[in-house]
Amino acid sequence: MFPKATIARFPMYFRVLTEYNHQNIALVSSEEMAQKLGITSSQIRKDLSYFGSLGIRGAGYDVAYLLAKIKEVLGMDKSRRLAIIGAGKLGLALAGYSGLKQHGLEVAALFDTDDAKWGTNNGPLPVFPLTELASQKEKLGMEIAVLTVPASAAQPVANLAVKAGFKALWNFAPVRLVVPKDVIVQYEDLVVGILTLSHHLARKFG
Amino acid sequence: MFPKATIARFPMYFRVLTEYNHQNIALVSSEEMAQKLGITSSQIRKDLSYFGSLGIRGAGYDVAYLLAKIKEVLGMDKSRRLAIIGAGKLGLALAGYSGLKQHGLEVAALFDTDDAKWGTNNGPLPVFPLTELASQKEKLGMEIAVLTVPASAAQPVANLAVKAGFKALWNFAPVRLVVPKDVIVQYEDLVVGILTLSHHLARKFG
DNA sequence: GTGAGATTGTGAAAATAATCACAAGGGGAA
DNA sequence: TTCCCCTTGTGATTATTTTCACAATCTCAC
Repeated sequence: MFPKATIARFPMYFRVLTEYNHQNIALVSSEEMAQKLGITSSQIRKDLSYFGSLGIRGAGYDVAYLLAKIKEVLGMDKSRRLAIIGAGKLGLALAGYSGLKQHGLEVAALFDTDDAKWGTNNGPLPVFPLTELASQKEKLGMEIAVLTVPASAAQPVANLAVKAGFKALWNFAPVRLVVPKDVIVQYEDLVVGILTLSHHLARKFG
Repeated sequence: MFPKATIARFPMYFRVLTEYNHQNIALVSSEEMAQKLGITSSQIRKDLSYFGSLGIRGAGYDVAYLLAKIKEVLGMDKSRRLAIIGAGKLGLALAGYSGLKQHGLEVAALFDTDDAKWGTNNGPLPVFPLTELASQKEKLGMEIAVLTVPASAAQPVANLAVKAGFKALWNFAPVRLVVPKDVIVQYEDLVVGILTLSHHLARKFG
């Protein structure tokens, strides 16, 4: 339905529209958004045109309406609960990251194999033994498993998550996971960004 | 010189080649890498062809040689030092992230405005007052500023970093920064990944 | 040295994405 | 209402990226 490149930009639109909404701005033009986002206005109009005709010629886009549409397509019209597997530094940082909650993504629990981490010592969220993944998934209604474990543990942990019934994995380990094809994996690799930066730096200044 | 889409894949190649190198694998075919990375072999060959002809027909690619080439183009042939600005959870998680050091990226110091965080209490790395950014940059030879501050602080902090002489910023705040055009900014937005995942989840299961 | 088998490197074709340019409306003032 | 200004929506064009298909050529076994 939507081109891939367009889908990749929806989160960006979501973010900026949420901001306008907070500021009680009712109408916004493609040109305004474009400046804020550093892309072209025609690209924005083209992207939004896949929804059909939802702007107002001569005026712009209704922020609340457009936001609702984008929320819908991003599946943010209902909130989703996450399980973070791996209560290391990254896992805890994500658990405490306010940006998630702001977007309707609620971390419900963490899991770890290390018994020293179990309990509620590490902050407001409970850390459960990894063996409880399946039972807590049911109890807490979690849909997305976040993998913040070492690379070597990623595949076995993914297997557990799949067995527990998770259909969506957000994987921070730099490993390609083998999963059944009805399971969606989103890869996140922090090193990619900085290596890209390093490339541009080297190219420009040596 | 290299197409953008190709550059975006270099970090991935870098990663997998490093792994082969560790395993003392001397030769690798495009097909092997393709399977590991989940892309097509012809795409790999096309990407690598921009270097000129560096494979061995009938055999594959020399891992060490190819890795050296990719390191060079990624600017990883020398190590680079980072300054993390914002010693919150994310900043500390990044500071302790071993993946950076493994790729020749060394966090030299953290900076924060909060005097409660100053010193060396938070781990092996010192946290300096933000006012010392410029002087420590010189002393420690840092090139890349990592912005792990709240969105509202990102622009002023970026201004400080630019004034201190940083030419490369790795920005985790969901804000487009205004900087002189000889300064490179790499944006990192953790929410994009999970929103994309949420989109696919909604599309598939509702 | 020779032949069989493997894998690269690369033009050409196809697919995807971005940009352009402007007609089609809508808003608002008088 | 009418006119002018503004911004959308979109075909057409251009640019970029991916895939295809196979000749070129290297390795290895004997």
